[in-house]
Amino acid sequence: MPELPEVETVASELTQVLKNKKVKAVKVHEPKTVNFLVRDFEKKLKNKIIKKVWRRAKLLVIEFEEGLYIAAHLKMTGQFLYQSNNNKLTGGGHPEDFYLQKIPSKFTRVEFALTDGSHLYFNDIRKFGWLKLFSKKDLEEFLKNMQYGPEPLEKDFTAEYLFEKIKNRNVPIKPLLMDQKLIAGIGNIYAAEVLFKAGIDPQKKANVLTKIEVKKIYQAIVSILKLAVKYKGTTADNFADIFGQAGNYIKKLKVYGRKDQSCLVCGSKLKEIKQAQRTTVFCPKCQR
DNA sequence: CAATCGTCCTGCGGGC
DNA sequence: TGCCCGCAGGACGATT
Repeated sequence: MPELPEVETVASELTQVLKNKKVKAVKVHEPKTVNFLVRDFEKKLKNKIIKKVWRRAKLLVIEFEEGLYIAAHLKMTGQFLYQSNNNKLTGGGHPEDFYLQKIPSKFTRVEFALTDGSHLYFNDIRKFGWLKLFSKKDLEEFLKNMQYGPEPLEKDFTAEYLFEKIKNRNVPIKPLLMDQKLIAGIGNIYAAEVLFKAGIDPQKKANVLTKIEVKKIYQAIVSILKLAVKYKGTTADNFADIFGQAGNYIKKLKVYGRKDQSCLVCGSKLKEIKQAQRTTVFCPKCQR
Protein backbone atom coordinates (compact mmCIF):
# COMPACT_ATOMS: atom_id res chain seq x y z
CA MET A 1 0.00 0.00 0.00
CA PRO A 2 2.47 2.60 0.94
CA GLU A 3 4.11 3.26 -2.39
CA LEU A 4 6.37 6.07 -3.51
CA PRO A 5 3.99 8.98 -2.77
CA GLU A 6 3.05 7.67 0.66
CA VAL A 7 6.63 6.94 1.68
CA GLU A 8 7.76 10.29 0.29
CA THR A 9 5.12 12.03 2.39
CA VAL A 10 6.26 10.25 5.53
CA ALA A 11 9.93 10.96 4.80
CA SER A 12 9.48 14.67 4.29
CA GLU A 13 7.24 15.07 7.32
CA LEU A 14 9.63 13.08 9.49
CA THR A 15 12.52 15.29 8.42
CA GLN A 16 10.48 18.35 9.37
CA VAL A 17 9.74 17.16 12.89
CA LEU A 18 12.83 15.12 13.72
CA LYS A 19 15.70 17.15 12.31
CA ASN A 20 18.39 17.72 14.97
CA LYS A 21 16.40 15.93 17.65
CA LYS A 22 18.08 13.57 20.03
CA VAL A 23 16.91 10.09 20.95
CA LYS A 24 16.35 9.73 24.66
CA ALA A 25 15.24 6.11 24.68
CA VAL A 26 13.97 3.40 22.34
CA LYS A 27 11.55 0.65 23.26
CA VAL A 28 11.10 -2.35 21.02
CA HIS A 29 7.82 -4.11 21.71
CA GLU A 30 8.05 -6.59 18.85
CA PRO A 31 11.50 -8.17 18.50
CA LYS A 32 10.90 -9.45 14.98
CA THR A 33 10.49 -5.90 13.72
CA VAL A 34 14.18 -5.13 14.25
CA ASN A 35 17.45 -6.67 13.09
CA PHE A 36 19.27 -6.80 16.44
CA LEU A 37 18.60 -8.17 19.86
CA VAL A 38 16.15 -5.78 21.45
CA ARG A 39 18.54 -4.43 24.06
CA ASP A 40 21.29 -3.88 21.49
CA PHE A 41 18.95 -2.08 19.11
CA GLU A 42 17.78 0.16 21.93
CA LYS A 43 21.27 0.82 23.20
CA LYS A 44 22.82 1.66 19.84
CA LEU A 45 20.28 4.42 19.25
CA LYS A 46 20.36 6.05 22.64
CA ASN A 47 21.54 9.68 22.58
CA LYS A 48 21.91 9.71 18.81
CA ILE A 49 20.93 12.84 16.91
CA ILE A 50 18.75 12.65 13.81
CA LYS A 51 20.02 14.50 10.77
CA LYS A 52 17.28 13.84 8.23
CA VAL A 53 14.91 11.25 6.80
CA TRP A 54 14.86 10.31 3.17
CA ARG A 55 13.34 7.79 0.80
CA ARG A 56 14.72 5.29 -1.70
CA ALA A 57 12.11 3.20 -3.52
CA LYS A 58 9.59 2.31 -0.81
CA LEU A 59 12.29 2.39 1.82
CA LEU A 60 12.53 5.08 4.47
CA VAL A 61 15.97 5.96 5.77
CA ILE A 62 16.41 7.76 9.07
CA GLU A 63 19.89 9.19 9.12
CA PHE A 64 21.64 9.78 12.44
CA GLU A 65 24.89 11.45 13.23
CA GLU A 66 27.99 9.27 13.37
CA GLY A 67 27.06 7.25 10.30
CA LEU A 68 24.15 5.36 11.79
CA TYR A 69 20.98 4.64 9.81
CA ILE A 70 17.61 3.03 10.22
CA ALA A 71 16.18 1.63 7.01
CA ALA A 72 12.45 1.09 7.44
CA HIS A 73 9.93 -0.69 5.27
CA LEU A 74 6.23 -0.13 5.96
CA LYS A 75 5.12 -3.05 3.79
CA MET A 76 1.31 -2.99 3.90
CA THR A 77 0.26 -1.70 7.27
CA GLY A 78 3.26 0.02 8.80
CA GLN A 79 2.89 3.58 10.02
CA PHE A 80 5.14 6.14 11.63
CA LEU A 81 3.14 8.35 13.95
CA TYR A 82 4.54 11.42 15.66
CA GLN A 83 3.27 12.89 18.87
CA SER A 84 4.67 16.21 19.96
CA ASN A 85 5.29 16.77 23.65
CA ASN A 86 2.05 18.44 24.63
CA ASN A 87 -0.65 17.30 22.26
CA LYS A 88 -2.01 14.27 20.59
CA LEU A 89 -2.18 13.52 16.93
CA THR A 90 -3.63 16.42 15.06
CA GLY A 91 -6.45 14.31 13.67
CA GLY A 92 -8.51 17.12 12.35
CA GLY A 93 -11.85 15.78 13.39
CA HIS A 94 -13.19 15.30 9.91
CA PRO A 95 -15.14 12.07 9.87
CA GLU A 96 -13.87 11.26 6.41
CA ASP A 97 -10.28 11.77 7.43
CA PHE A 98 -9.44 8.38 8.76
CA TYR A 99 -9.84 6.29 11.82
CA LEU A 100 -7.01 7.31 14.08
CA GLN A 101 -5.19 4.62 15.88
CA LYS A 102 -4.48 5.35 19.48
CA ILE A 103 -0.80 5.52 20.24
CA PRO A 104 0.82 3.69 21.70
CA SER A 105 -1.46 0.78 20.89
CA LYS A 106 -1.23 -2.98 20.76
CA PHE A 107 0.11 -2.47 17.23
CA THR A 108 2.99 -0.28 18.36
CA ARG A 109 6.09 -2.28 17.51
CA VAL A 110 8.80 0.26 18.30
CA GLU A 111 8.68 3.58 20.10
CA PHE A 112 11.20 6.38 20.24
CA ALA A 113 11.26 8.96 23.01
CA LEU A 114 13.07 12.15 22.08
CA THR A 115 14.77 14.47 24.50
CA ASP A 116 12.29 17.30 23.79
CA GLY A 117 9.48 15.16 25.15
CA SER A 118 8.00 14.14 21.81
CA HIS A 119 7.55 10.56 20.65
CA LEU A 120 7.74 8.64 17.42
CA TYR A 121 5.84 5.37 17.10
CA PHE A 122 6.21 2.64 14.54
CA ASN A 123 2.84 0.91 14.35
CA ASP A 124 2.17 -2.12 12.20
CA ILE A 125 -0.88 -4.34 12.34
CA ARG A 126 0.49 -7.21 10.30
CA LYS A 127 4.12 -7.26 11.44
CA PHE A 128 5.49 -7.42 7.90
CA GLY A 129 7.19 -4.07 8.27
CA TRP A 130 10.68 -3.79 9.70
CA LEU A 131 13.36 -1.42 10.96
CA LYS A 132 16.96 -2.32 10.22
CA LEU A 133 19.81 -0.57 11.92
CA PHE A 134 22.82 -0.11 9.68
CA SER A 135 26.23 1.46 9.56
CA LYS A 136 26.92 3.49 6.43
CA LYS A 137 28.69 0.54 4.89
CA ASP A 138 25.89 -1.89 5.77
CA LEU A 139 23.30 0.44 4.31
CA GLU A 140 25.24 0.77 1.08
CA GLU A 141 25.60 -2.99 0.90
CA PHE A 142 21.91 -3.48 1.57
CA LEU A 143 20.88 -1.00 -1.11
CA LYS A 144 23.26 -2.59 -3.57
CA ASN A 145 21.73 -6.01 -2.95
CA MET A 146 18.25 -4.63 -3.48
CA GLN A 147 19.23 -3.56 -7.01
CA TYR A 148 16.58 -0.87 -7.05
CA GLY A 149 15.84 0.64 -10.43
CA PRO A 150 15.82 4.38 -11.06
CA GLU A 151 13.61 6.75 -9.10
CA PRO A 152 10.71 7.59 -11.42
CA LEU A 153 10.80 11.28 -10.53
CA GLU A 154 14.54 11.62 -11.12
CA LYS A 155 16.29 12.50 -14.35
CA ASP A 156 17.74 9.07 -15.05
CA PHE A 157 14.26 7.64 -15.51
CA THR A 158 13.33 8.30 -19.12
CA ALA A 159 10.96 6.91 -21.74
CA GLU A 160 13.99 5.53 -23.57
CA TYR A 161 15.21 3.71 -20.48
CA LEU A 162 11.79 2.19 -19.94
CA PHE A 163 11.46 1.06 -23.55
CA GLU A 164 14.94 -0.50 -23.64
CA LYS A 165 14.41 -2.36 -20.39
CA ILE A 166 11.05 -3.88 -21.27
CA LYS A 167 11.15 -4.32 -25.03
CA ASN A 168 12.24 -7.97 -24.79
CA ARG A 169 10.20 -8.93 -21.76
CA ASN A 170 7.48 -11.40 -22.62
CA VAL A 171 5.39 -10.63 -19.54
CA PRO A 172 2.26 -8.59 -18.85
CA ILE A 173 3.09 -4.94 -18.36
CA LYS A 174 1.22 -4.42 -15.11
CA PRO A 175 3.20 -6.72 -12.79
CA LEU A 176 6.33 -5.49 -14.53
CA LEU A 177 5.66 -1.91 -13.46
CA MET A 178 5.70 -3.16 -9.87
CA ASP A 179 9.16 -4.67 -10.27
CA GLN A 180 11.36 -2.57 -8.00
CA LYS A 181 14.43 -3.48 -10.02
CA LEU A 182 12.89 -1.92 -13.10
CA ILE A 183 11.44 1.22 -11.46
CA ALA A 184 11.61 2.00 -7.77
CA GLY A 185 8.46 2.81 -5.85
CA ILE A 186 5.42 1.71 -7.85
CA GLY A 187 2.99 -0.75 -6.24
CA ASN A 188 -0.42 -2.15 -6.98
CA ILE A 189 -2.42 1.07 -6.75
CA TYR A 190 -0.30 3.28 -8.96
CA ALA A 191 0.46 0.54 -11.49
CA ALA A 192 -3.27 0.23 -12.14
CA GLU A 193 -3.79 3.98 -12.25
CA VAL A 194 -0.86 4.51 -14.60
CA LEU A 195 -2.12 1.97 -17.12
CA PHE A 196 -5.59 3.46 -17.07
CA LYS A 197 -4.21 6.90 -17.76
CA ALA A 198 -1.98 5.54 -20.51
CA GLY A 199 -4.87 3.59 -22.03
CA ILE A 200 -2.97 0.31 -22.00
CA ASP A 201 -4.44 -3.10 -21.22
CA PRO A 202 -2.60 -4.38 -18.11
CA GLN A 203 -2.47 -7.86 -19.65
CA LYS A 204 -0.60 -6.67 -22.71
CA LYS A 205 2.88 -8.14 -22.96
CA ALA A 206 5.67 -5.63 -22.57
CA ASN A 207 7.44 -6.78 -25.73
CA VAL A 208 4.55 -5.84 -27.98
CA LEU A 209 4.27 -2.28 -26.74
CA THR A 210 5.23 0.36 -29.27
CA LYS A 211 7.55 3.22 -28.44
CA ILE A 212 4.57 5.52 -28.43
CA GLU A 213 2.70 3.33 -25.96
CA VAL A 214 5.73 3.11 -23.69
CA LYS A 215 6.05 6.85 -23.81
CA LYS A 216 2.43 7.19 -22.72
CA ILE A 217 3.13 4.86 -19.81
CA TYR A 218 6.23 6.85 -18.92
CA GLN A 219 4.32 10.12 -18.93
CA ALA A 220 1.52 8.62 -16.86
CA ILE A 221 4.01 7.37 -14.27
CA VAL A 222 5.61 10.76 -13.86
CA SER A 223 2.42 12.81 -13.79
CA ILE A 224 0.48 10.49 -11.49
CA LEU A 225 3.30 10.09 -8.99
CA LYS A 226 3.94 13.82 -8.90
CA LEU A 227 0.30 14.58 -8.28
CA ALA A 228 0.00 11.83 -5.68
CA VAL A 229 2.99 13.23 -3.77
CA LYS A 230 1.28 16.61 -3.84
CA TYR A 231 -1.87 15.02 -2.41
CA LYS A 232 0.15 13.26 0.31
CA GLY A 233 -0.57 9.83 -1.06
CA THR A 234 -3.56 7.53 -1.08
CA THR A 235 -5.37 6.13 1.92
CA ALA A 236 -7.06 3.11 0.39
CA ASP A 237 -6.68 0.99 3.46
CA ASN A 238 -4.94 2.31 6.51
CA PHE A 239 -2.17 4.54 5.33
CA ALA A 240 -1.76 7.69 7.38
CA ASP A 241 0.88 10.34 7.46
CA ILE A 242 2.85 10.90 10.66
CA PHE A 243 0.11 13.12 12.07
CA GLY A 244 -2.54 10.48 11.49
CA GLN A 245 -3.99 12.21 8.45
CA ALA A 246 -5.28 10.30 5.45
CA GLY A 247 -3.82 10.81 1.98
CA ASN A 248 -6.02 12.70 -0.44
CA TYR A 249 -5.11 11.03 -3.71
CA ILE A 250 -7.86 8.50 -3.02
CA LYS A 251 -10.22 11.08 -4.49
CA LYS A 252 -8.29 10.93 -7.75
CA LEU A 253 -8.28 7.15 -8.17
CA LYS A 254 -9.89 6.12 -11.42
CA VAL A 255 -9.72 2.32 -11.32
CA TYR A 256 -8.12 0.98 -8.15
CA GLY A 257 -10.80 -0.43 -5.86
CA ARG A 258 -13.55 0.36 -8.39
CA LYS A 259 -14.38 -3.16 -9.59
CA ASP A 260 -17.76 -3.35 -11.36
CA GLN A 261 -18.22 0.40 -11.13
CA SER A 262 -18.50 2.45 -14.27
CA CYS A 263 -15.49 3.87 -16.05
CA LEU A 264 -15.17 7.58 -15.37
CA VAL A 265 -14.28 8.15 -19.03
CA CYS A 266 -16.55 5.89 -21.10
CA GLY A 267 -19.06 4.60 -18.58
CA SER A 268 -18.52 0.91 -19.24
CA LYS A 269 -18.11 -1.54 -16.42
CA LEU A 270 -14.62 -1.84 -14.92
CA LYS A 271 -13.26 -5.35 -14.78
CA GLU A 272 -11.16 -7.02 -12.10
CA ILE A 273 -8.58 -9.66 -12.92
CA LYS A 274 -5.77 -11.44 -11.07
CA GLN A 275 -2.22 -10.99 -12.24
CA ALA A 276 0.65 -12.59 -10.37
CA GLN A 277 -1.73 -13.00 -7.43
CA ARG A 278 -2.55 -9.32 -7.36
CA THR A 279 -5.83 -7.70 -8.25
CA THR A 280 -5.92 -5.37 -11.21
CA VAL A 281 -8.93 -3.27 -12.11
CA PHE A 282 -9.13 -1.78 -15.57
CA CYS A 283 -11.47 -0.57 -18.27
CA PRO A 284 -11.64 -3.11 -21.12
CA LYS A 285 -12.85 -0.41 -23.48
CA CYS A 286 -10.41 2.41 -22.69
CA GLN A 287 -7.40 0.16 -22.16
CA ARG A 288 -6.20 -1.84 -25.14
C1' DC B 1 13.84 -16.16 -18.34
C1' DA B 2 8.90 -17.01 -16.91
C1' DA B 3 5.17 -18.53 -13.97
C1' DT B 4 3.40 -19.92 -9.73
C1' DC B 5 3.16 -20.87 -4.96
C1' DG B 6 4.22 -20.38 -0.09
C1' DT B 7 5.46 -17.30 3.62
C1' DC B 8 4.98 -13.60 6.87
C1' DC B 9 0.26 -11.53 9.76
C1' DT B 10 -4.17 -9.72 11.18
C1' DG B 11 -8.61 -7.42 10.37
C1' DC B 12 -12.44 -7.52 7.87
C1' DG B 13 -16.21 -8.78 4.84
C1' DG B 14 -18.88 -12.27 2.37
C1' DG B 15 -21.50 -16.27 2.59
C1' DC B 16 -24.33 -19.36 4.88
C1' DT C 1 -26.36 -13.48 15.35
C1' DG C 2 -22.30 -16.04 14.74
C1' DC C 3 -18.92 -18.65 12.64
C1' DC C 4 -15.63 -19.93 9.10
C1' DC C 5 -13.14 -18.94 5.08
C1' DG C 6 -10.59 -16.40 2.21
C1' DC C 7 -8.93 -12.03 0.74
C1' DA C 8 -5.80 -7.98 1.07
C1' DG C 9 -0.74 -7.30 -0.30
C1' DG C 10 5.34 -6.08 -0.67
C1' DA C 11 8.87 -8.80 -1.50
C1' DC C 12 11.58 -12.80 -1.35
C1' DG C 13 12.72 -17.68 -1.85
C1' DA C 14 11.73 -22.19 -3.79
C1' DT C 15 10.05 -24.93 -7.33
C1' DT C 16 8.68 -26.27 -11.89
